[in-house]
Amino acid sequence: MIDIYESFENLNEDKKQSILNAGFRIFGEYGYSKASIEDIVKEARISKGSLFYYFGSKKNYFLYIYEYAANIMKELVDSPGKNGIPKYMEKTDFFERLEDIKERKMILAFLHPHMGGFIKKAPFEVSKDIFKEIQLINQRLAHERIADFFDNLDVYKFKDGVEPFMVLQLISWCSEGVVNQIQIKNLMNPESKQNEIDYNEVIQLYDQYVVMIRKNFYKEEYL
Amino acid sequence: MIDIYESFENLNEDKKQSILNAGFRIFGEYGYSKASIEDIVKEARISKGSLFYYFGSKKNYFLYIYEYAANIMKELVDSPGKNGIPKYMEKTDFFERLEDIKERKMILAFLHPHMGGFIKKAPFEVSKDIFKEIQLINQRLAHERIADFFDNLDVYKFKDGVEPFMVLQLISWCSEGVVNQIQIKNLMNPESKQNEIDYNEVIQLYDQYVVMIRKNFYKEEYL
DNA sequence: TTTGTAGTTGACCAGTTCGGTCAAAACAAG
DNA sequence: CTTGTTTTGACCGAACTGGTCAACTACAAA
Repeated sequence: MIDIYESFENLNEDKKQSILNAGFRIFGEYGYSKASIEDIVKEARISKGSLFYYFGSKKNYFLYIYEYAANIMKELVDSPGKNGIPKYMEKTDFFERLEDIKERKMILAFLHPHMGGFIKKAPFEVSKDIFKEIQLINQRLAHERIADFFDNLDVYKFKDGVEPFMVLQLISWCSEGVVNQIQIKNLMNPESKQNEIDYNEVIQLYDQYVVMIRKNFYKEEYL
Repeated sequence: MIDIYESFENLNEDKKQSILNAGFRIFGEYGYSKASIEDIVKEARISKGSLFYYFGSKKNYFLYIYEYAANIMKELVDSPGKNGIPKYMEKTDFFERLEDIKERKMILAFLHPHMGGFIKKAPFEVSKDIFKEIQLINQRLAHERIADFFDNLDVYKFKDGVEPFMVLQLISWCSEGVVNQIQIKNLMNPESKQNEIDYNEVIQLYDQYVVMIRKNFYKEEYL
């Protein structure tokens, strides 16, 4: 990321975030080719000229926000703890580590609500040559993260026959599901704010599921 | 659904399914306005002229496949048993009912792999006036289905403190997650068939999760 | 063989939308 | 004021849009 884009990077933070999030949302919803600059600048509340002034082309803009997103994801994985060790590694309990990740994920979801969807859809959109490798990198990162998560973990606390990896998977699907559910509920309610998500509501519901899972998958002596 | 569309309905089954599925996939992926007829007829492997010969307009085509999908969903809910009673109601055990629904869902997913995504996205796409009510109907149907599912069910078999509705929700998210996971795995594998899903693989993985959930959420005497 | 009919095609149409440009306006700081 | 930096939206040619239609195929009836 060279400083070709300094005109963009010198913008104030609110505007930058708005421009990034607009890209995440529109590209994430329609994909690269079907997402129009018009849609994006309307969402970001800037003029078309400005976007081309900052990035030069649609492709550059896409690559820029993709790289931005990838960096954020990497930071989330590396989770820069105080002493070089990822912060959540200090805990050895499954659900305590989970809490730590939850917190970081929530902050991210608050800053960039549509980044997840964008990252998911992006690799399948532009010329395969470039993105096949990026996709592989992402996959590798995900695997490493999972491996890290289980490193030095108190797996013995789970009941016999309960596979900790499956539990992590289940909870991950659960968190996605909870967000979706709240989102749909909001869309049904006409007086709710357009795309805002009440994360307190999300966390509250999510926690209910985690509690239920913990209570039944952990050995009684560790509850 | 009047017989204005008899030219379409007289087509052989394969062709009809192909045309329906193309609509489900393309509308489901891009939404009504961003999905082009060109995309759809290419996916369905028919000519543009034919599609307009069958349906007259893009809007008619969309409404037709939406109504088709809604009817299928309704049938899935009503689940026409032999004697008027939905077939799965014969069983009073949570997981036995689930098995019954799983089977029916798998058949549906095999016939119309992208119908779910289409149904989810459709109501937010065209003019709100028409679709707000449709959406409400869908919501009501879903609620009824859930109410039916819990009607005369052996809820006592669950451990104390386990909320059966949450378990159903969890399993539902789980099945979505499993399908996604297999799909991504296939996309990574370059030699796999483009959009085909190996449902045996899906079921096998899904069953693992259900077994784990059943084993830990049911009282021991009912295992 | 000829004729009639239903089904299918893709080149073509006019209108819109696309990514991208640019002259002018707005702004900032002397 | 001057000078330099941002920001704007009308505008451009090209691409794409939903929709049309004359020509064509397939096949059955006569």
